[in-house]
Amino acid sequence: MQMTSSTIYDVAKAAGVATSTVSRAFSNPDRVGAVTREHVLEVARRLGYQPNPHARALVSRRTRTVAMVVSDITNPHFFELIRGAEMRAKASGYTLVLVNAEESPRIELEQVHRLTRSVDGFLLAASRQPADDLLQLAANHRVVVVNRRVPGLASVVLEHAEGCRQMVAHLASLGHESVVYLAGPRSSWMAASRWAAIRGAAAELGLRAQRMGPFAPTVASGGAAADAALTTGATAAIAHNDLLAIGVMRRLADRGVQVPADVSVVGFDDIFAADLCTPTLTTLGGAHADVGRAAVEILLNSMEQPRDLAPELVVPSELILRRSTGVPGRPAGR
Amino acid sequence: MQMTSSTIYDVAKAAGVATSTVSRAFSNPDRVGAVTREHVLEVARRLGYQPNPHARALVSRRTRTVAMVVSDITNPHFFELIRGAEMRAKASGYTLVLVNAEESPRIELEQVHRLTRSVDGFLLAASRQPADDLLQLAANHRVVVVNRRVPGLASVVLEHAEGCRQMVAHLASLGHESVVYLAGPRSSWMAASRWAAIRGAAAELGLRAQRMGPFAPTVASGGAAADAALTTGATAAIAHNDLLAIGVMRRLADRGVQVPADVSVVGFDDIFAADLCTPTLTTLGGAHADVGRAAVEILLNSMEQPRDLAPELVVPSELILRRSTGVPGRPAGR
DNA sequence: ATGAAAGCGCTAACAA
DNA sequence: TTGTTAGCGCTTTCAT
Repeated sequence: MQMTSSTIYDVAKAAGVATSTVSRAFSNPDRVGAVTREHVLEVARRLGYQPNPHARALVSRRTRTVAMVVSDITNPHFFELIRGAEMRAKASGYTLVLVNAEESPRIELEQVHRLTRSVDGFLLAASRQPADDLLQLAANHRVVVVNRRVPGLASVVLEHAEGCRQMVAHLASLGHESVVYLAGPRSSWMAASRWAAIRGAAAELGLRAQRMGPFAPTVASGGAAADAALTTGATAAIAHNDLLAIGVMRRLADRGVQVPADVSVVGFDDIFAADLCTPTLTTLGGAHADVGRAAVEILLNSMEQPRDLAPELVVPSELILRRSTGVPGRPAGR
Repeated sequence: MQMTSSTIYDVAKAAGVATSTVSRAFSNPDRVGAVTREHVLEVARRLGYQPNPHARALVSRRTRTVAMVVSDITNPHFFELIRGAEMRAKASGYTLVLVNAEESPRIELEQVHRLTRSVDGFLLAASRQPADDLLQLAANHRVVVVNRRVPGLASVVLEHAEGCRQMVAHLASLGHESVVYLAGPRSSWMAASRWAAIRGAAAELGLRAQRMGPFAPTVASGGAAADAALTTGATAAIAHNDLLAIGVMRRLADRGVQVPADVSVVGFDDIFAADLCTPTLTTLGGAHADVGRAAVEILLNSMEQPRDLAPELVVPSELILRRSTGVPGRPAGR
């Protein structure tokens, strides 16, 4: 193992070829005679040569790095997303840079600017940016938005319109007549989109639907959300995500309200904890890792491809029925 | 907003100065006259100039990027660690690259090699590498190991020896006379270290201690772990982490074994779910985010500093008593 | 198929 | 304080 790393020059000299040949052997193997190539690679191995990615990026303008910007790294839901993205990136020899936007559109923008020259593209997960800003951003950067749809931009979302419909239908079939949506952050596209779907489904099925909030998508804000929900008289609460739903259930328990006998509670994401809390949480889940994977894939493709197609991928979701939903007014079965 | 980004040359020309002056204005501001500096920066802003990090890294040999390699990104415990590290890095204008080693020492090593030239240093979290390999690695790379101690290497660990002692003492005070440690992966330093501490404390306090395993630190392997624990006749099981503990409790419930009346269960990490499962889990927690933060800080310091000090930081832990531990043979109180 | 040579955008001596 | 200039390690024409 060398102290100081060798360069293309060292390899070229040791192999008795030109530097360009060494370069080709690594980045354009079929432009080099088979024997020369093997020889060069062998020498390179012996010398412990590793291409310098910065030198490479400087001239080729490709960094083999992608950045994933998440709205809030604190939310366990992003875990799977990040995991899927990391694995897919690694599989193609790409590196994943992780950025936490801390729920701030400003930080989000700042970081994108900061990283512009260092990465080949961006995955913007649950971006809090206005659509126009995103479009402008995408004019200068390679971008895939995740869990958000912006016409004209490549995107991957976990299906949720149909999911919301099923959710409401599930509640309706249990006998609920009034539901309340405990909304997520004002700037969350998901929150708006879900509310539209819930309201639509409720109208169709003859339920009353109200919206309260916005609430931060955290356990802590579940207290306020629960109290708000109770004032509406609704027998079912659909929380913006599982964290909020768990917080709501906590507060309801504290206030002596039974779930699901008095109030049914539903969440989104199917985080790990959804299957552990008491009662276990009915929620809209799906393969979040696939979302991350697909997003990276689209980004990588967009770098090779003709360009300018903006695929909008929808990964299927599934409504997972657990113990937090039930017939209103009836104590939980068994 | 320019289509193509401007360089130091554009700025230099537009500002009527030499390129080196522009360079200094950005990377060494106090080596430039105040008025020139302001002028240059103003022009740069107008031109939308952004320093190219690769060009910069190529000559300066600093990338302002650090990599965090985690043994298994699937484990929610790493979440906090990653979060702390990301925030600390960002605060210093550094970028955090995330790498999942998938529990494989080989992948761990491969990735470190792959990233050598792209990052200024590595955070190796719960490394599965043998100590010798780590030392060798550290000879050629700037490394901080996290949640592992290797003499001679900078490290940050969440305190757990004293934590294990308190854990055993807690169990002893409840009347337990025999405990079993459900060990984590064979290559986990933590697993070895915890067993040593548990065994020591048990001996001191006159308890019988056994070890079973190794088990993968996942919910899924909790089944086998629970069955193994039952064969020992111990009244208390200390699982390698919360995931395993939760899996154990599930299996015990399935087998009709009461927790904590029949068997007490303890975990490590205090993941979010530990406070949600039934019964809630007694566990050794602590500020994992601080661990991540500190690790980055040590890494960054080691880049400026005289060098060759290898601080070993210990972040305090706390034993969090919940409902999964109790007096053996007695149904849970209230 | 291979080599020579010109940069990519920046920093860091060294001069002035 | 500022300018000149030689690279950093690599890719990529353009020749051969």
